[in-house]
Amino acid sequence: MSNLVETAKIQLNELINKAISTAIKDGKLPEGEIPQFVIEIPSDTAHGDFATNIAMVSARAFHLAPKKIAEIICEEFDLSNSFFEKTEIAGPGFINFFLQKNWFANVVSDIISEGENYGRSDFGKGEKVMIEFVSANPTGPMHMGNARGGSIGDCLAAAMDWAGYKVHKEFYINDAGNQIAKFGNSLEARYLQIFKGEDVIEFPEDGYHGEDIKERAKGFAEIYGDKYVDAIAEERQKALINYALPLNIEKLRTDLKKYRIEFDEWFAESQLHASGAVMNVVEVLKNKNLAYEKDGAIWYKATEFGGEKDEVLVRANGFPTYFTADIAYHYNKFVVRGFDKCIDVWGADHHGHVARLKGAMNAIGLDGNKLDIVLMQLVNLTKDGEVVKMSKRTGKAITLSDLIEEIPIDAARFFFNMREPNSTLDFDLDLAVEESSKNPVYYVQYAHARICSILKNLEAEGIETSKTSLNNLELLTASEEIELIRILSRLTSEIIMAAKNYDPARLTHYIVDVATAFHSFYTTCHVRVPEKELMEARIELCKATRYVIKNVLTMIKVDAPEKMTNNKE
RNA sequence: GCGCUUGUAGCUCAGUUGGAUAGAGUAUCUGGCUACGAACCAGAGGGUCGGGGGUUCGAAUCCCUCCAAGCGCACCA
Repeated sequence: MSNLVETAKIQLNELINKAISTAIKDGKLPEGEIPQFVIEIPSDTAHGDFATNIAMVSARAFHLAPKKIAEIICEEFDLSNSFFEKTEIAGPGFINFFLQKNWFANVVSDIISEGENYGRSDFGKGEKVMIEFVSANPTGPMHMGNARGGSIGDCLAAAMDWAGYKVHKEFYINDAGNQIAKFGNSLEARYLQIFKGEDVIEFPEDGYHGEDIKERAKGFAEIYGDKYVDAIAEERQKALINYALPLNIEKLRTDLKKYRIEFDEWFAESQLHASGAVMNVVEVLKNKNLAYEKDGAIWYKATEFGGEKDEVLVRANGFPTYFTADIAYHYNKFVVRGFDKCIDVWGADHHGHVARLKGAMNAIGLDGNKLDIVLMQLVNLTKDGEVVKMSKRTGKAITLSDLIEEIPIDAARFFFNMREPNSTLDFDLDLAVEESSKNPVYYVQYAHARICSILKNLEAEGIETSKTSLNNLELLTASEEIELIRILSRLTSEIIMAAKNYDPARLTHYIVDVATAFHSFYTTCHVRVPEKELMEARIELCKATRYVIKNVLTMIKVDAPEKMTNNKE
């Protein structure tokens, strides 16, 4: 697993520290702690391949002007046997470092040798991480928030997997509590309406009004007929739920699978109630004197753990709240199943719940800091520049299945992962179906297809592109070649950043950058050139680029085609 | 009212966690296919980083304040 960017930074860190200690020993710098400094990649390559601010941040400690410190440090550098060929002092006191050609050659040969594993690292050190996402309400179809959450959660899971975490993807099935009762009431009303008429049986105002409920009631009636019409309400509802819920969950599963998401586990809330885990939370809090009774309900002293007000654990009717079940669920994640870290992907409308849940985890003796919540803002679908609220076909809110019927799955997965989770997303339906340069999905896929096409053409001429030599890579010196390699070198770091910051949208940004650099290289540098050595070097660069594109697209589960099907005339 | 989040080019968004002259795409305009895919490339214009203070060598980034938008503040989830 190679990460030459990181290796170069480590090398620089050593060089700098060594140079300073030598300077101190020689009396050129006064004794003192070496302050925290950063090594970064300048935005403008004219400022070198790497730069450090050491001279600026240490000005105070050394009582010297930054430029003077930079001069002293630079005099002490020993660049032999390093990746670097020169340094310079610039601006207010930056020290800029310039890489040797062989570093770039090494990047390409490393990518070729790691192939479809290039980008993987052991950054996460095998830490057990659970990512819980989508967790759509099983009482109905999935909406755009679920679609976004699906893409973000799935891509984050891939990034963390590649970054060396042991990732477990989970869907939490909310198959208990109030919304299931409401589901039962709604099904019951639709079922009775079939036999008694819609004017006789009133539909509950707060029920689920969707067509899907009617369909389930109809399906139930086809099997059981009027058998439950005169049954007692509780039994009728139970039978309806037992029929409809598994079907709904199965529908979630198949819809998500179409969307290329498969979970390691589907965890049912009901099992936490059945096992007594939920009520156990109440007991634990009572024993810690953190729960009390009032108005027939049991309350948790949330104010003692940063809450603004106390929270109900068990309602006066004896049913525990969602909150209590959620505490039990996270206890299960950390203690029963032993995850080191848990990440929940939630809609931003649940943000008020974050501090509450973390506080409650602390209250029962867990560490709320080990739970990270990724909040994502809502999605605006737009068409012709207007926000689309409803589906034209159904007249209801657009569901995930509506969406993936209308636009390619590649586009859906890509678009939903283009923005940092915590910013609202405008999803342009016109753009998603457009097969043109404006559509970033095609732009990236086109780069991949182009590479495949070049290599195929060379093969047709009898050039075995799988057997070309890696010995000529230092011939890659054109600015477009260097720029492309520089970007390719970043992959491992990009994945680590995506994993560390819970920001998988970095991957889509990155891969667009790669495609841009490749197209630019392609236009300027012809691969099929008379000089055999140069041609071989460029073939290797193409292959390396292809791996990078392929690997990222594989992570985000977007197809990397060998040719674009041309739907234009 | 209190809390969380957001505010960067006409539009959609980046900005390497405090660095050098704030960048892409799109839209507008101008160039480039008788050699590997023009679904591409190159160039131009376009900015009070919401406003105002502060912190320091240095701020889109950190602090305060104001403005605007979204979302929360249930014995719903």
